[in-house]
Amino acid sequence: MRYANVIVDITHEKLDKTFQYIIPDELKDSVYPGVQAEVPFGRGNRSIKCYVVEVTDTAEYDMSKMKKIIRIVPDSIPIESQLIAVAAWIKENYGSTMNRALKTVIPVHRTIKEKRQEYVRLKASISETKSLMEKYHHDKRMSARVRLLEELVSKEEISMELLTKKMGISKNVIKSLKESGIIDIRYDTIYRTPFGNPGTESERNILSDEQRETVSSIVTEMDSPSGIRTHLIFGVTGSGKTEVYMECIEHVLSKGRQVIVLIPEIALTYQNVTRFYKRFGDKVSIINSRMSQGERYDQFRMAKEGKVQIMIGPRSALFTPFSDLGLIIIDEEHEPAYKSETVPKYHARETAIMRAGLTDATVILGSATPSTEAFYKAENGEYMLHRMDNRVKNKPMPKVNVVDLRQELKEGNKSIFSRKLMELIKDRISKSQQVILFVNRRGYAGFVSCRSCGKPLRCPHCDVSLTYHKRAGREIMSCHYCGYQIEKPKLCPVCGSKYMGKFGIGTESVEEKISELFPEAKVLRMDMDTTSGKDGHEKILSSFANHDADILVGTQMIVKGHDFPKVTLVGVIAADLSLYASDYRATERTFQLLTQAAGRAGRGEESGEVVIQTYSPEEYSIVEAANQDYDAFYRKEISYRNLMRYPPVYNMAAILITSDNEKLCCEGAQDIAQRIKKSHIDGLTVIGASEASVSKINDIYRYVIYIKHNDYNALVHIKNGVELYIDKKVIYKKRLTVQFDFTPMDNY
DNA sequence: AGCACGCCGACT
DNA sequence: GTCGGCGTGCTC
Repeated sequence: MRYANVIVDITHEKLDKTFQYIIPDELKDSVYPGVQAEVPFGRGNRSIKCYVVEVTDTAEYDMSKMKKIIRIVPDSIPIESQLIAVAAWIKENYGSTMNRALKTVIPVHRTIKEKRQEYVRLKASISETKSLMEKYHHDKRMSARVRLLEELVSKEEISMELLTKKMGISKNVIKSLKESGIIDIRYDTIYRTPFGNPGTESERNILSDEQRETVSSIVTEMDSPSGIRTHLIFGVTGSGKTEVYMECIEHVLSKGRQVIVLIPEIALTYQNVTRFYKRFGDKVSIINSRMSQGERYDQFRMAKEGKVQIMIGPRSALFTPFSDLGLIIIDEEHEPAYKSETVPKYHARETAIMRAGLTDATVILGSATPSTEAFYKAENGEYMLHRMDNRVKNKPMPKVNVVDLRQELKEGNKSIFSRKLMELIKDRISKSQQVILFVNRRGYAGFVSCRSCGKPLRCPHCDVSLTYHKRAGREIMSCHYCGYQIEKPKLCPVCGSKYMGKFGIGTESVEEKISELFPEAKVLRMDMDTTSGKDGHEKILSSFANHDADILVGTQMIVKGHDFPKVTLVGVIAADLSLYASDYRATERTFQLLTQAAGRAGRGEESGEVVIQTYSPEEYSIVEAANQDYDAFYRKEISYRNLMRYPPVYNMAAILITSDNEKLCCEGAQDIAQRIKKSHIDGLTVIGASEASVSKINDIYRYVIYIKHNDYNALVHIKNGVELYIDKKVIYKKRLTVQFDFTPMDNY
């Protein structure tokens, strides 16, 4: 017997899951993932449209209650089937349930069908209504009607939500009153254009030789039926990649096809997006993560209806339902934001290439510091590599100074700022130029520990130290993993000592110290704490761009593609902080951050200078970032990855096993690791199971197994085996959660 | 979303 | 006893 898992075409949270139906014999050849079908649904067995999502031999539901598919909706392979294929691929290659995969791929379809506000208003005249109310007044059965009508007499119009959720009036009441012609429902549909009205003229710059060459070789490949479909543009900051993108977009649009442009959320600023608006006018639409579900849906619908041809957005914009997608551009391809942090942990780069394959579309990756993955594939000829080495207006690269902080200390400088950096800041302020100070650290100031017993303050639910924040004058300790918060205790909870000390450098302490040292300078700080508001990002960036402040102190987020022409000095406070992260990507990330930070200096008329402060000036990521030499860095990094059997040379997946039961978690993880080892797959490395480096989050215990192989499909094969094994063992199925993370971005 | 079931007040 | 409004719960 064959069964079909379907998702019904009714928009309601409670129906946002798959239902299983029997495939009747006569339909067994025509039911497959992606087709639309009709099924009997609910008590009344009314006929409902649905999407077939999976076909399987296993009944996951009580057979006796299972119904049969009525029929296949004829000639219906709409755009969604492409996206279902993408979801199926994500499920297979990254580990997830089909349901979850589908939700990431077709999110809006499933949650809010349309941002359609409904309003209830009176249809009958006031006097009619009043007499009706009089009639119902003493009848307790009619209480709900009286309540509703009373409200309508005074209010004229009430939103549906208010009625059903707050006033306790059920849909039944509204329905029957509507049928008897007493009330009326008004719908309004709102399209939103988040950036207002775009300009319509197409602004065009004259391309440099290098840009023109890149465009023409990409276009040639596009037009050749057997051409290479994935391109990597390795272009230094300021080499004008965006112009190349726009030329390629133009070409694709002229063929009547559509384009998706992915930009990391953090770089999705007004400045970046306006360029596209100016060139392509109202063909462009934008998605950002701050939009509501409804707003996103509007954007997707406009794409589906062919009202826009270019969608710009973060990772999730990849799933824009264009029917004839011709090009996907991934800007800043190396950004970790392109990897999903939640299950399914898909990577936008690989998924884009997969989706592009469905419509024979082209993918263009662009970066000044390509990910080792992309560069490796480009070197192997899988992608076509395009180098753009020249800065457009022939601006010189900034001068980079590396300062050894150990030496500073030896010579008696205990401050967090080296003498070189101090001297240069002073100089820039006197010339009324701007300075960026970059604190290379995720999060904020460090942890707090007891000076007497040495114990740091820890989260009671997670295996991590709490981090220190200052909010509205209050000192708060919070956990980054579960959100646990307490006021900073006066006494050590372990030994009772009153000497609790703060450690580590954060944006806050840098801001404090710099204000002390340069009281005349205006300082702005940009980190998670100061950008929480709606346009927090944009506000701080534009205020700095207006020269409202002389010095900007911030984390990662300040180094992402924003032009500040007056910035002529970039200081990296402690370059090696990100090196201490224990994962294999730490070096790569450090190199990328430093290179990008350096790229912020001297974007205007004046040339720039960079100071990198570090405790390990001999580290190759720091040396090569200072030399601005990607190729040298790549060669060293790739030989390390090869030696350690890490991606991209080898493929790797993490299997994360979690449970609220510590013993079961440990034993289950060991058991699974044993099973994998016993499978005797040639060339497979299994590491663990061992306790995750963060061994507990929110009172859930965590174990991890790493598997490595040179063939990705071998890992997929193991994943499928493990899934099957878990599924069979009842106790595992009930008490363990197993997640897969292919090519993980960080350590577990 | 939309249907049916069961509860309960009002009317015959 | 029966009719009908109203809230609730479930849908493979």
